Amino acid sequence: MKDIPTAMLADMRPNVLHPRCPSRQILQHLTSRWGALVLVALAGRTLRFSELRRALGDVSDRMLAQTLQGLEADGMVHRIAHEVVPPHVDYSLTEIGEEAATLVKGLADWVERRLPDILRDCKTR
Amino acid sequence: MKDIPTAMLADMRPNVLHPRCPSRQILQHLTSRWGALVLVALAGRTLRFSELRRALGDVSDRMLAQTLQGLEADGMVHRIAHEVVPPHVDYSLTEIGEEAATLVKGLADWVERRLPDILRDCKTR
DNA sequence: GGAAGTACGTACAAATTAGTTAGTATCCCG
DNA sequence: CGGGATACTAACTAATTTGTACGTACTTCC
Repeated sequence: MKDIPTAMLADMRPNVLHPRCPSRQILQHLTSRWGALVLVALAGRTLRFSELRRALGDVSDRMLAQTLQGLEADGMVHRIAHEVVPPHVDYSLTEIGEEAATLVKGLADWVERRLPDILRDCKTR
Repeated sequence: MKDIPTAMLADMRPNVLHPRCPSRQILQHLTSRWGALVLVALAGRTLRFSELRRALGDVSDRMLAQTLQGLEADGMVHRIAHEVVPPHVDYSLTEIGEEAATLVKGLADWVERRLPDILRDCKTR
C-alpha cells in the first residue's frame, strides 16, 4: 500500500484554496518575498552564496541563508559545499526547482513586460 | 514628451532583481500571502466579499479588505459597490488582473499537480 | 424580538519576518 | 601586516504582517 498524504484523503485532491492543504504552504514558500527572487536569480544557472546576494541587491545574509534553507528543505534548491577553507558553496535548482522557477520567472517577466501598462492604471505613484 | 518611470531610466528596463524597480513591488503584491490566493479565487469569475472570504477559508476580514484594496490600487481588481442597505459589493479582475491571475494560477496548479513528487523529496513532513 | 448576514473601519495585540552586529578560520592582495 | 572576501550562525532589535474584537445600519428569517 502506498502512503497517501492526509490532505489528499480529506478533500480528494490538492487545492491551494484549502487552508490546510500542504500545497498552500509550498506555494507560499515559492512566492515568499525572497523565495521568488531566489528562484528567478537561480533559474538555469549556478551561483554561490555571495553572487546570489549581489544578484538580489538587498537581502541580508540572514534572510538569504534562511530562504535557501527553506527552498532546500522543499527540494527546490541543491546545495554543494566545497570543503575548502575560505568557504565555497554552490547553489542551483533541482529538477522540480527549475520547473517552479520557470513559472515564477514567467510571472516576473510578465510584470516587467507589462509594467508600463500596470503603472499607467496604478494608483500608487 | 512622455513621462518615463525613473527606474527605467536608471537601468534601462524593468527588472525584478533590482531593489528599487517598481516591478519588484508589483510582483510582491501579486505573490503576497493573500494576494496570490485572491487572484486564484477570482480568476474568471466575480465574487462578493463574503464569498471570497469563504473561498479562501481562513482570511480575516481585515486582511481580505486590505489585500483587495492593494490589488485594486494596482489596477488588478475591479470593485463594484451596489448602493443597497445590506451592503453588496462585487469583486472581479480587470484585464491585466486576469492576465496576472492566469500566471499565478498556472503556478498554483503546478504545485497541486506536482505535490506528490514535491512531498516525496520534502524534508518538512 | 432576537439572531444572523452584509462589507467594511478602527484599535489593539500577537506573530512573523527582517535587519544589525559580531564572530569564525583562512587565504590573497597591497 | 592590516583589510577584505568567504559562508554562514547566534543574539538581539526593529519593522511588517496578520489576527481579534467590536461597531455599523439595516434586512430577513425564525
